[in-house]
Amino acid sequence: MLDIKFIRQNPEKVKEGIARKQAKIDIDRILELDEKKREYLQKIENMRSEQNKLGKDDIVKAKEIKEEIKKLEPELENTDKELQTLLRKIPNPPLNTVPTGKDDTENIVLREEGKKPEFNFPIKDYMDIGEKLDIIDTQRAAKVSGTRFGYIKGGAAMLEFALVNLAMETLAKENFVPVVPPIMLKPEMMEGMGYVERGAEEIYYLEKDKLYLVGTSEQSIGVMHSGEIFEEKDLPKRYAGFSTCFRREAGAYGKDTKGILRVHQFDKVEMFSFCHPEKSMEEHQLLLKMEEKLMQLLELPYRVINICTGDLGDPAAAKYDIEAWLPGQNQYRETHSTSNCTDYQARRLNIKYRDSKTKKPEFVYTLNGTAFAIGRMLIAIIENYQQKDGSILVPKVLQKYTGFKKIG
RNA sequence: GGAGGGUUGGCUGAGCGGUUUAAAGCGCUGGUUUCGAAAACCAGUUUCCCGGAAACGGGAUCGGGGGUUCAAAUCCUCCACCCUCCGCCA
Repeated sequence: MLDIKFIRQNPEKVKEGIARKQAKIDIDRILELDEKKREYLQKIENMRSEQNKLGKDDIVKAKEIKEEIKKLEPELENTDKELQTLLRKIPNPPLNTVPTGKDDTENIVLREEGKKPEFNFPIKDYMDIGEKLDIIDTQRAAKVSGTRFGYIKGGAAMLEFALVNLAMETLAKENFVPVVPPIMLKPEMMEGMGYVERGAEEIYYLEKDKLYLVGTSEQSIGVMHSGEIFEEKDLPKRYAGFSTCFRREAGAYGKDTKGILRVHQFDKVEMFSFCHPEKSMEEHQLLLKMEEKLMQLLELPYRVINICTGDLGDPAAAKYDIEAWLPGQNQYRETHSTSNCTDYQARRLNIKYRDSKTKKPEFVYTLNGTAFAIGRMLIAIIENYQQKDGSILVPKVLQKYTGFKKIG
């Protein structure tokens, strides 16, 4: 959500921002509603003031005022309701650093890092290797749960735990607090994160219990401090969340149907930061740096993408993706993503900090980034570390966690 | 799943229809005092919205929504959460 005062004072800027994001919201209508709302509010408050002053001295007059207020209140309510609905639909305008573009074809590759491995034998796809080693089983998963599920077994399961350990250990050095959050959220919390307005189709909802399943722990960590006020000295507040993530993949029929690249359920370690507004650019770079560091520790080749305006989600004002090189598919595929959501989520969730100078509560900025999306990391490791004999080497940095150096 | 009891400001805790201002204590901030500090004393201290350059003025806010009333923290109602006991359970 945007600040109505900001919209009032900078209508052209807002219009330009949401146009860059390919969104169509009637800002003039919002301004009109805002003015109407304040008019009603002023009237009602004046009347109420008068009523309060009367007290029990003139009960007849007080009763008259009460009736008048009762007539005006629905007008105010309806105006405000329409205003709030429209306000919540406005996406977060992009920062200046974000390239303008209509969709993902106009994202910018910032750089390529790491050395692509060379193979002196015919390379295989991760599913060929995984099935032969019996560490990924999507057939039986389909039998018991349907398409887009998988059993991660044996060496692959051990790799998962190793990756989680590596991520937690690395992030702890930068003061990320490890957290295992709830994976079911109340509707108002999910809405606060800004993913329901346009992404409801993507999210699982438990009708009977009125709970959403999280698509990422970003959602349950972001809402953790809702309604709270941080002390400025406690910022940035960083978390490293581990959770299972659930996605309906409703709009992805026929896309990546094979294997475990795009599944309904996977585990992920996610970074989340509540930070001071002036420090958000720095913080975003830190999250990106941590993502790159983790990829470098695993010695995996990757490239960094600056996501263009048309490909940003509603809450994000800037976003970088990391795509890992997958030799088995001869292409880069997304494994990480980090977003600066500025005060968009904080305003919806009412998360503030107390400014040390003014002593007034101000909204924090929220940022998130992937540490490891386990499934996709397994894919990247299997394909990059495959050997001629069909086995997989365990990346050096993970060996102390797995206790073995090779799968198969 | 069943039966009871709760939810008040940063914290403890009173108030259970009406002195427009939510008691008191603790904490916190500022001041007086002091060579400095502690103590003491004085003042301030929820959050949000509207108007205003500001000072300030107005409104809302006692878990949340709705209702009764001229007037609600207080009465009614629905919901959420917490606690205790019973049942089930990793």
